[in-house]
Amino acid sequence: MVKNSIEQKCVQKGLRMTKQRVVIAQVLSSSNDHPDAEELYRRTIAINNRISLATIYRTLKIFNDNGILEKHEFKEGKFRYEMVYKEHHDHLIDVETGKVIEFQDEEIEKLQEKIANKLGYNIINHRLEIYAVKKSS
Amino acid sequence: MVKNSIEQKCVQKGLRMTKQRVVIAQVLSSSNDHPDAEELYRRTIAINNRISLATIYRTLKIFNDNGILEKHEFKEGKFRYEMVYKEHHDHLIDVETGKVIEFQDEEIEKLQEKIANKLGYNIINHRLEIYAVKKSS
DNA sequence: TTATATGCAAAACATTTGCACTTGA
DNA sequence: TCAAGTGCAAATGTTTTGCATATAA
Repeated sequence: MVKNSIEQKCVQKGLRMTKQRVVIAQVLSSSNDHPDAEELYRRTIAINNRISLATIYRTLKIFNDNGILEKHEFKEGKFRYEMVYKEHHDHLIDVETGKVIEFQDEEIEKLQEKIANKLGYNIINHRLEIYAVKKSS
Repeated sequence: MVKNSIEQKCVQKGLRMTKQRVVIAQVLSSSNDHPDAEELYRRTIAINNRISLATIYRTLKIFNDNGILEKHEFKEGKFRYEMVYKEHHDHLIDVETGKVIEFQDEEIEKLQEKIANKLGYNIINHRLEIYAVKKSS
């Protein structure tokens, strides 16, 4: 049985691998989008219906605290989640469709370092979100 | 009686200037920080205690819809507000104290335009937040 | 065995809303 | 006058928590 990288990280961190966490890890691993807690709940109970929403929230918190996933808030009044297994990237949100596009830009990363530095700070993390509409062609 | 710029904007937009809105406008005008709804409520009732929290929320929504203020969410699970009377700027959040520092960087603005453009989008707005800790000197 | 994790239902928290009343223009 | 705004309290939507029970290591 091949463990996905979330399970590996949990073991590393000394977290107990319960049935529920295995399923939640599996769902997160196979999600390429940015689901919210409710959506993750739907996806997990489709695999194993003996998982509660409270466990989803508790697990997301633990995974977040352990650097296994990232918590986003795209101005919708709720949080959305994404695994931390990819390279760092930022988000462009299509305000018409809600679609989220990921992008990376080395130059922007460097500029931020420079700005924080000038202000006397060290960056912990950042978020850059561009809210935009598709160009009419 | 000199009207502050929020009142002027309300008149421009055809919004009714109620007693409550006058006070809320006054509070916003004299706030240089990024208060949340609860904090704005406290500040307004200190001036006039006949204002309800519901009115604060309704007024903030209207002011936001009319481009009078900006609504921020600094990963705290609630919104914070700021007047739109200054130049555009981004935020650096001191994760230890919650202090918010404003900054501007023309180069970053341009880079974002370039990125959105490359992805086939036109920017509506964006947010850039840097979460950081003060350098130990 | 036992510290940790879970399910359930209730609570918490920020925000919104229905409705009858009030008020600015 | 009367459309727009308000206060109040109840409702909403998301997330958290207390507690008794279950389980991974």
